[in-house]
Amino acid sequence: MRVSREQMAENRQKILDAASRLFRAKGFEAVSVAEVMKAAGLTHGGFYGHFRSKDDLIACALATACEPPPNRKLDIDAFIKGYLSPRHRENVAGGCPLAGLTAESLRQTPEARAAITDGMQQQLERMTAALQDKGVADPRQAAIGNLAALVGGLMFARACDDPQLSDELLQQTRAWIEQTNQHNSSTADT
Amino acid sequence: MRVSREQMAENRQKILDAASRLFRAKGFEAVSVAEVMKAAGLTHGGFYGHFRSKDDLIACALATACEPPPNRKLDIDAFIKGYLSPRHRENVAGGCPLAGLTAESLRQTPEARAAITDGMQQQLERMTAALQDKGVADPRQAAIGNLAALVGGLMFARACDDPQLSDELLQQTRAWIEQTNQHNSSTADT
DNA sequence: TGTACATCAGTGAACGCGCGTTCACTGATGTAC
DNA sequence: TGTACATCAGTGAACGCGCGTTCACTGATGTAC
Repeated sequence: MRVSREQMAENRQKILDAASRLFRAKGFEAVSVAEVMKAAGLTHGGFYGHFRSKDDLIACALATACEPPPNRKLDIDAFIKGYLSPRHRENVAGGCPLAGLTAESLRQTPEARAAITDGMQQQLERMTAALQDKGVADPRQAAIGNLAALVGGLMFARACDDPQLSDELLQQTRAWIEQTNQHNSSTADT
Repeated sequence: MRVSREQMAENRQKILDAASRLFRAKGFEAVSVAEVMKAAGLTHGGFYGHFRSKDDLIACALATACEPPPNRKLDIDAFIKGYLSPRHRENVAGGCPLAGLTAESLRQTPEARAAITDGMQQQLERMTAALQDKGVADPRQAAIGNLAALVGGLMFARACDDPQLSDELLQQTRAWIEQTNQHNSSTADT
């Protein structure tokens, strides 16, 4: 049963959204094409009308997931606080794709690696601008350090099976990053 | 053909070592039991004489990989330098298991999560002691921050498909961590 | 605007394949005498 | 120490299953008149 052009475009987006969430929650390999299609409200046979292969879907879903939400300015302090929060730790499926999928992406197709690299670059640019506005010296270096620590800290807090240690990891990573940013800020040491 | 007890123990260790390397290189799901056994110089049928299941192997291999190499003191500066080096970036199979496997571990069995949590704790203790010796204030917090940034930075450098950006990520993450440790060190600001 | 037909998005059965796991068998090891 | 036999680590064929992918079919959509 053929559907309208708009409906087809909408279905494609549904597939991408479902894939993006499922991949973040379970990893690329643990999610089947049929599972994605079911989550999108379709049957598995229609998949190849939208994508060339599962690898193609992975690359497209990564690009979708890495799209910046709106284009408004980033508040770096609020971002850090939210990033290293229990809420973000619990919300794997809807959380930062860099935290959930970067490690797996390095074994994917060149297209997937290009998508994650692009997402990384965009995130770094946004953070660099935000840190520069805050008066942090060498904002590019600070953005790289901040992002590395954020992603590492969140990943550890998620993997950890001890809730107390997990909370400590979130809090201490956050405190350490914030303190470092203050040290490097021109208006802080007065 | 039965083998001696010592030979059997040796074979078990060979399986664990092969699994540890293959898992780090390709991830848990992309490695088959037969592949591990072949890498260990055995056939796949004998696997279940050593382990209850693939999940059991994953947990045991994680514990093996997380064992600290020797028990000598950690030189934090040399550790950071080596960790964020092109050599370590290239050596995924033989590199830090925390960097390669933490993200995937959160979807594994409770036993696997316990193993990675234990490896994390041990690494944090070693780094805390080393940072304390260096005179860093709040060494526990510094260890958590250092480890998060190290793992995040290495992961990004590995996933990145642009060699120039990858090098920058290694260098800037390293410079950022070292600078932070200096700021927090009692003997540095003179 | 209304009709007739070609197009094609989605359906669901079917495919080949590799996976984790099982099992009957083999033959060297370990033990009892 | 030497012999006879039970044990059991490792072998390789076989299993059931779920995966990615294909394909003949369906029926609503889009278009030509």
